Amino acid sequence: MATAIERLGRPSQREETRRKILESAAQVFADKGFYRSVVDDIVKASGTSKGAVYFYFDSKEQIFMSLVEDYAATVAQELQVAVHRSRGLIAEVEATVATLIRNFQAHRTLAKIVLVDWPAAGAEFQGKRIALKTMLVEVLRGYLDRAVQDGKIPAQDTEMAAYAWIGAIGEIVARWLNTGKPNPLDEVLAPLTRLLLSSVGFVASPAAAR
Amino acid sequence: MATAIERLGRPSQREETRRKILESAAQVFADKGFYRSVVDDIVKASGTSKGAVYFYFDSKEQIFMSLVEDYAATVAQELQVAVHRSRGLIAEVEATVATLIRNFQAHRTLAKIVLVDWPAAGAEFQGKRIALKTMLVEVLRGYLDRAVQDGKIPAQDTEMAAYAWIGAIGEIVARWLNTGKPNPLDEVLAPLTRLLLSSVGFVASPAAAR
DNA sequence: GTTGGGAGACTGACCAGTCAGTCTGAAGGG
DNA sequence: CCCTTCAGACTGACTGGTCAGTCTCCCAAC
Repeated sequence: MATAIERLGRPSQREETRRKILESAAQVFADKGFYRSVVDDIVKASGTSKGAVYFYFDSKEQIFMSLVEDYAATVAQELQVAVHRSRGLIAEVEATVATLIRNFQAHRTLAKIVLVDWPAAGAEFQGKRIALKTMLVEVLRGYLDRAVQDGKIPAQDTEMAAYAWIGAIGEIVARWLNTGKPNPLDEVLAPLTRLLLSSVGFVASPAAAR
Repeated sequence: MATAIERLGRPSQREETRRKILESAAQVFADKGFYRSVVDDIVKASGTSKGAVYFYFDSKEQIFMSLVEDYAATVAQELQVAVHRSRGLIAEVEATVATLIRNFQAHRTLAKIVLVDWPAAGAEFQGKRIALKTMLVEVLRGYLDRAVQDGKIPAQDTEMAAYAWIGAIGEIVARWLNTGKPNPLDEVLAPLTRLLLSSVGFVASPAAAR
């Protein structure tokens, strides 16, 4: 019985070290960017060793990709849930913006890595990032195309609008990363959602407001 | 006479080499990003030598900053001209967006460097970039504040709107950098301007349309 | 001769990754 | 129970390739 529990303890020790390395790497990468970060910084921050780092990860690149891929998967999943729970353009857009903003707010280091460092990393890093953005464009575009069909907004280049929306959200988060304002970040939810909806010609009617 | 011409040739020879280095550096940095670019790549691309590069520039950082600062100064100047020539929210926003979009279109490598690589470069590179963005925020915000006062758009957080606009423009350009679409980039001028104006609640009246 | 522009070999700090060795816990045998 | 063996988690000194910057030399013009 006690022996069985101790056996279970061993894998979690392993997971603990790996987790420590990843968390430390997130801090180091967010602080210095990928290329200016050295593995020895991660070693120091994690309180482990060079060998331990390379026991769990094949390379510095793999550490980085583990971080961003995990985060991208989390965001994608939460977005999926948000989409399923929302009906109508307002609710859908609110849910999407809220998911993104709250995620960034909760993970400041990852927000920095994903928004600033990831795009500037080499071409071999870009596949997953482009996939995440493409997924987001498709989600937003889906909302907009349906709203056009329902006559809720005028016909337009919904793809361009989706990209513009993503850019707007990203820049608001980048401002927060640089200045700490607004505090908390999710104060921008209502005005930003309003601005995005307005940008595509959506007019909130009195009936819709209720 | 011939000797005098040759004398004049010497300074331009010097400018020619420096120009070649800068142009080559722009290509290399845009292709690989700052940190993955090596000075020897710039040497090869410019057809000069290591010695020549360090004759004109103190460091790799200085090459980079020369590029981005020159570009920022150009953009700032063109924006100033555009501002002076425009009256009224529509014209002002059109002029600003057109200046930015056309500048990026004309300098694809610099667009990549400025939008993607510069933000991810180290903290010591960020002063001028933040200044350029701040200047742009002030310009846009100025338009919006005036439009609020004139009752043309509803009262709102004009600073947030300005950042959202900058993000939207940036993402549209980033899409173009990644996909080549739209071709040419300035096809987005009219729809993007419309989207931005709409986002702040500006409704083009029939009288304003004339 | 002097000066300026430039070439390219060289230097030494840096750093991703390697690997011989250590430590710890578990299992098995006496 | 104690001892031995083994596997796996981990350590940290080391390696060698990289690369920003330096330095010496060359050449041409005056």
